Amino acid sequence: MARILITSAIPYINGIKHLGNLVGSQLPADAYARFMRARCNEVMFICATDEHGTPAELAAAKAGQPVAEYCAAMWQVQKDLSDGFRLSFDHFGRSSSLRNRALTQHFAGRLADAGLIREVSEKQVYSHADGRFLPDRYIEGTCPNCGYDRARGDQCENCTKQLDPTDLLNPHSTISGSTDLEVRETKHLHLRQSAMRDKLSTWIESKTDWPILTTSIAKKWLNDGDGLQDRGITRDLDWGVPVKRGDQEWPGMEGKVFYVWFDAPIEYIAATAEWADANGLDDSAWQRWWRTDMGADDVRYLQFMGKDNVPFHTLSFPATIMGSGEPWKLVDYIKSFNYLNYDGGQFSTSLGRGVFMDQALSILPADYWRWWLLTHVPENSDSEFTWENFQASVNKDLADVLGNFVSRVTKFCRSKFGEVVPDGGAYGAAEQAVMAEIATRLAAYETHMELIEIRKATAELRAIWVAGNEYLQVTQPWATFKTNPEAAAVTVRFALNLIRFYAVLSQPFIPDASADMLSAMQTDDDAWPTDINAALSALPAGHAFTVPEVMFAKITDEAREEMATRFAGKR
RNA sequence: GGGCCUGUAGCUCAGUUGGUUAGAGCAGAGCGCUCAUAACGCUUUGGUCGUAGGUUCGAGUCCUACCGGGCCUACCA
Repeated sequence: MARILITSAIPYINGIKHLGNLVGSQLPADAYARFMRARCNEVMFICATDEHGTPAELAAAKAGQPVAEYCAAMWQVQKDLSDGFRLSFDHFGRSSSLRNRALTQHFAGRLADAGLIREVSEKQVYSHADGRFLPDRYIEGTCPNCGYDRARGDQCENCTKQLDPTDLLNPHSTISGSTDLEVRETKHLHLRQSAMRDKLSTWIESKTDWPILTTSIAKKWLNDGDGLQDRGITRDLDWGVPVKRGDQEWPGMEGKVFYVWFDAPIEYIAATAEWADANGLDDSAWQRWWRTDMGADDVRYLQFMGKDNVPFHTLSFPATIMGSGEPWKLVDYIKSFNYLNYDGGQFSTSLGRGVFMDQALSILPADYWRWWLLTHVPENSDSEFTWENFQASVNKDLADVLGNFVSRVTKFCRSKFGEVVPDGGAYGAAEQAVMAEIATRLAAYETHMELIEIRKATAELRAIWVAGNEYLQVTQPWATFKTNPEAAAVTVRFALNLIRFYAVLSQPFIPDASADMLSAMQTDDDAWPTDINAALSALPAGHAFTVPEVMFAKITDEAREEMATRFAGKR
C-alpha cells in the first residue's frame, strides 16, 4: 500500500467554472484519486478555492457584498457543485483560511531569513476614483505603437506590443472609466527566483518522465532571455494574506498583502491542515503528508493542472518550498492538460459561451459529463466539445454498451429464473475465454491509470464492457434456455457477475452508475479484482438481485438541438 | 517578434527506441440475432499519415523549409 498525495489546481472564487475548467484538473485528478483508493492505497486528495486578488474584490463589489461574505457564499456554491460532480476531495478548503494565512506568513519569513526576499521600490498606477492601485490589465488607453484605442496596460491586443501602463495615451481605469490616475511609488517584496535558477533547473532536468507540456513550459521560463526572473509576491490590496515575516510585523509593508500566486499553492498544505482540524486530528495528521521529517518521505505527490498553471507549479512554488530550507514535500509528478474548446471556439466565462458546471448538472446526471469529459480529456492537445459528439458518445457507450447490457441480463434472468442468481452447471470454455480477454484488458487499464493516461484507460474499460455483449452473443442463453436450461443458467450467472465486476471497474469514471449497479446486485463487495476467477464468482447461485431502472436514458436529437441553441452564448 | 505544442479514415483519436500489408471507436454498407434502452454480434468500405525536399537498405516516426490550428511570453488568476 502506497501513500499518495493528490492536489488539483484550485479554482478561482469569482464565479461558477465551466466544463473546460473542470476537465483541466479536478476531474482527471478525481478519477485518479478514486482509482488509487480502489487499489487500496492511502490517498489524500486536496482542493480548495483560490479567493484572493483584485478579481475577487471586483466581483464582490459588483455583487454588492463585502468580499469575505462574497467568497464564503461562492465557496459554498463551488463546494456544492463539486459534490454534484462527485469530486471525491478529502477536503475542499479555502485559501482565505487562517491556516493558509499563518503558513503563507511562515514561508515568507523563512524565505526572508534565507536571504531570498528583496524589497523593491516600484512605480504603480493608482486610481483615485477606484481608491486602489490598478493591475496593468485594468488600465486601457491608446497604443503608442499602432493607435489602437483599447490597448491594455500590459499589452496591446491589436499589435501585440508589450507595454507599460505609463506608455498608454489617454489611460483610464477599466473598472470605473476614470482618467484620474497617478503614478505612485510603492514598495514590494520580490522572491529571488533568479538566485534559485540553477537549483530549479537541475530539478526540472531530472524529471524526464513528466509530460512534455509541463517541462517545456518550465524550461522556457528558466532559459528565456536572461533566465528566471525575480517575482513580486506582494500587492497593494485589502483582500489577501497580510504581509508578515512569520508572526512578526514587516516594517514598511503595512497594509499590503501577499500576491495570490504566492499564497494559492501554499493552500495545498494549508487545506490538508484544515482537513485535520475539521476531523479533530492534531498537526501530525497532516504533517505526515507534507513534512519529510514527519513521515512524508514515502509519500508520492502528484499535481493536476491546466497548462496555464504550469509556471507557478514548476518554478514559483518549488522555489518557495526549497527556499524555506525546511523539509517540505516537493511534487513528484505534474500532470498538465491542454484546453477544452467549445463548438469551434473557446469556452468563455465573460461571454457565457459553453456549458457551466451548474447548468450541466441541471441538464443531465454527473456521470454523463464525467464519462464524456474523461474520454476526451485534453492530454495531448486541445480537444473540442460538440453536442453531436457528446450525444453519440454518451448514447453509444453508456446507454447501448453498458446500460443495455445490464438491462438485457437482469431482465432475461428475471423472466426465466426469477430475481436470483441461477444455480446449475459450471463455467466452461466460453467463460474462460472472456476471463482471459478481460484479464489482459484489465492489466492495460491499470497500467494506463498508473501512468495517468486517462483516455487510454477509458478505452480499455469500454472494451471490457463490450466483451460482455460479445459473450452473450456467443453463448445465446435465449436459445440454450429452450434446450439446455442449465447452460443458460451458467451464462446468466456469469453475466450477473460481470455486472458487479463492471461496477467496480467503472467507479473511478461513473461513480453513481457504479453504485446503482452494486445496489441492483444487492452487494457491497466493491473490492478491486486481483483474481479474475474469484471476482467473477462473487455472486453465488441463489443470491438475490433486482432489475434496475434504465441506467442511462438516451439524449434525443431534439434535446441535443435545444441544448446547442441554449448554450451558444450570452449566459 | 521569440518559444513551445499540434496537423494520421467523414468525425474523435492510437501509433512505443525509424522495421513487413498504418490501427481503434463513432458514422456509412452488408449479414446475423431477437434476451435487451429500434438495443447486441460479425464482416466490410474509407487514409499518396498538412505540403515540398533531405538522411537512410527502410520514414507516420529523424532533419530542413513552407502552409494551417493552438498555447505561452512573467501585474488576470
